[in-house]
Amino acid sequence: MVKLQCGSELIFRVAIAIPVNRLFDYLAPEQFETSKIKPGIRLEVPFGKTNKIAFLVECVQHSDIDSAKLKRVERILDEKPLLSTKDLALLHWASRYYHHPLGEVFSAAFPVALRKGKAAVIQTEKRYVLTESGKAMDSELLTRAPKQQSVLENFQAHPTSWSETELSAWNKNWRPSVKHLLDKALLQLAPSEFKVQARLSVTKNNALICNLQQQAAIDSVCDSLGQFGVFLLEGVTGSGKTEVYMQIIRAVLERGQQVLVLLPEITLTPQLEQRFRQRFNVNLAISHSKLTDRQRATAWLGMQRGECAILLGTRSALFTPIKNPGLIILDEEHDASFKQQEGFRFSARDVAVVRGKQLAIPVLLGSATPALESLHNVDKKRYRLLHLPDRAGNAMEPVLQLLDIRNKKMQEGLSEFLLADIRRTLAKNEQVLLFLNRRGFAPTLICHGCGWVARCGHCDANLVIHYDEGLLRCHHCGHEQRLIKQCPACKAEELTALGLGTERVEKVLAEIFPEKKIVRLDRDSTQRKGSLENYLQQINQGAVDIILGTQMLAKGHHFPNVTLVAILDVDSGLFSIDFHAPEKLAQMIVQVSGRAGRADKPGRVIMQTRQPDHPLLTTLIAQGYSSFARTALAERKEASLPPFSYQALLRVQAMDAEMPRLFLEAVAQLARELSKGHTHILGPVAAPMARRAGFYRYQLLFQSSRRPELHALLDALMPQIEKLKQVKKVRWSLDVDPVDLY
DNA sequence: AGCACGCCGACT
DNA sequence: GTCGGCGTGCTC
Repeated sequence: MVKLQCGSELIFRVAIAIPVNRLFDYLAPEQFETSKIKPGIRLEVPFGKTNKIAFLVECVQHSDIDSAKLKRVERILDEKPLLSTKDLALLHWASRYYHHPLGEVFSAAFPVALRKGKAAVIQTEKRYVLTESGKAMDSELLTRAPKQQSVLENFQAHPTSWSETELSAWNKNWRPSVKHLLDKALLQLAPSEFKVQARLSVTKNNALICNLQQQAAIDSVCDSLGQFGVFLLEGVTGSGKTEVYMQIIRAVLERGQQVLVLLPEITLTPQLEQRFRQRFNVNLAISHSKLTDRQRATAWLGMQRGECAILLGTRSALFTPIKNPGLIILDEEHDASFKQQEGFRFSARDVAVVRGKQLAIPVLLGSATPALESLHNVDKKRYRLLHLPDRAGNAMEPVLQLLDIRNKKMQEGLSEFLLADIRRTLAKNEQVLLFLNRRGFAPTLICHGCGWVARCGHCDANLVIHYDEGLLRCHHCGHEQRLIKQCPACKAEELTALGLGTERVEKVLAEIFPEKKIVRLDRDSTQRKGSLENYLQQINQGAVDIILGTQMLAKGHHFPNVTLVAILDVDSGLFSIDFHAPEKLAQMIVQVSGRAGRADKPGRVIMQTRQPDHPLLTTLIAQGYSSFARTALAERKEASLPPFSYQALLRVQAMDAEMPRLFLEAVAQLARELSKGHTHILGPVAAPMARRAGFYRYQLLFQSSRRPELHALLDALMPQIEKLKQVKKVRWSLDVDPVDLY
């Protein structure tokens, strides 16, 4: 049925990915089939001087726009919407809740290729075929990948000699087709634990025997398949969370449903991918920022069409359409990287819960150190707690210990007691892990002669010394300059490096332990592609004695031969003005502790502190994370802070020093008029780093004890803000449920 | 976000 | 005298 234009024309109301909170009206295309015009289809429309991809929101009879100004839809890109009605509703909800333009929210839901207007077709790469003789056909694609080629050739020559080297393919960003081939080979030729018994079954029949708590957790979620429910799986490192995930996933797959698994970091996907491929005989989709646009679109469409059973992805995979959804898992749910920190500032954890409700499926949140918000939701009976108190096997919890370093002799941040402990550990041929959350050589360059300090010219921050590179670098805006020897103020050559970074600790360790192999893991040392994997492999092979690193050590990786963990400077986390800081510090300590030890070699964790009586530290050590969390929640309640109140933060920046404050004063004025008094309007105040990358920054905090009132105020306020005369002179963004107040 | 229009400094 | 800096304004 082809509809031709007649007297009063149908109007297509569309969302376009621009930072303007408005929809745009277009005349219907020249020709279209009425039955195919459904919300969510992609269109190509003329917009300004160029064409843009638009998402159809609704069709209406009349437009408020002068009909002479209306342009016509140029092209219809989709036969039918790629998103379900429920997913479209989710995007509308997210746009309203986060006060972010609908077009940008839509854009976030689609992979880049489809956002740009690519056809919703899976572009198949040439597949490798495993012949009867076990040889790979069609290897021409590998001419630009000699390493992958040689592994394949090695496999062809010795089909049964499967080794760690080949398995390491999973940990690298190899071509999916090669992984596919290796996977096939693994199934046919690998050691017996990988063997498939029934090819028609979704699993490869190598499930582990679970303990009672694991089984109880599995049963709880499985009993609730097919309906909404949120489960918080609280389990220490090594308690077997992944096994619980996998057995629940199996139950979902056997119902013929698909599973979405979200992880905080790309570095964690290869490990889980490998375990899933070994366990499940189904198509797996992977989605994270290191993949190509085509790969991500393929994963997205695979889920959308029901051709892939499991999607393993990071935050941005949350909105992937799922033909037959059965379960959402969000691992390491406390992790801050589930919160998008620019543009569309959504919390993947919170939206996942809303999505689960919309789809009527269970949502499983897992963590050794649950977010206080999640524990509060357990208290409120919104989430169900599933607790795994024991480490699987006989592994023991690491012992946490405070080391009072007040008045103690120190060598570049290492106390003598700690050094002796390191020495003893190394003598037993066990590994040591040192944690310092500050990269570079030293955070401050100061003149001993006149007190001059190297400051960043664009930020309210000191330049960090990067000694090896001979640079001074700002960690906030990326500005860098040559490391100088002479003070620019007094010309004396007495510049001193003040404070500690990983680079400096590495150097002092190399002097103290010249015969030991030391590996430093931070953003600087692992910049080269694959170098992190390389180091991790060396560590696990026992070729490394001392591991030193930052934040990135706290995530996911396990070092079974490490028996001593030291947190060199725990105090720096104790005095932040952000109320989230104690929670983040406690999570960090527990997560770092979890990296160490195994059944026969329990780990010890030493924290160097000048605050040995600090209640955060003593509670955490004596009573564990759960008790700490109880205490912290009580304090939040006392202070009416989230999760006992609801916040939104309006951040503003401008090149002009005065504009951000003037703008926010006008906003605060408006807000006071609109507020019925339930919402506190705190500020405007200068941001904790008042100048960054040349911008002056201010912020205004809204806080209410009732979420609906906060959102009612924001609903009324946002359109008004856009009309303020100062709005053109600043860059502003609203952060609903902010997780850091910077 | 793009993209154009528009008004002030270093170049053929 | 022009090229181009990015401030400002608009996109159905």
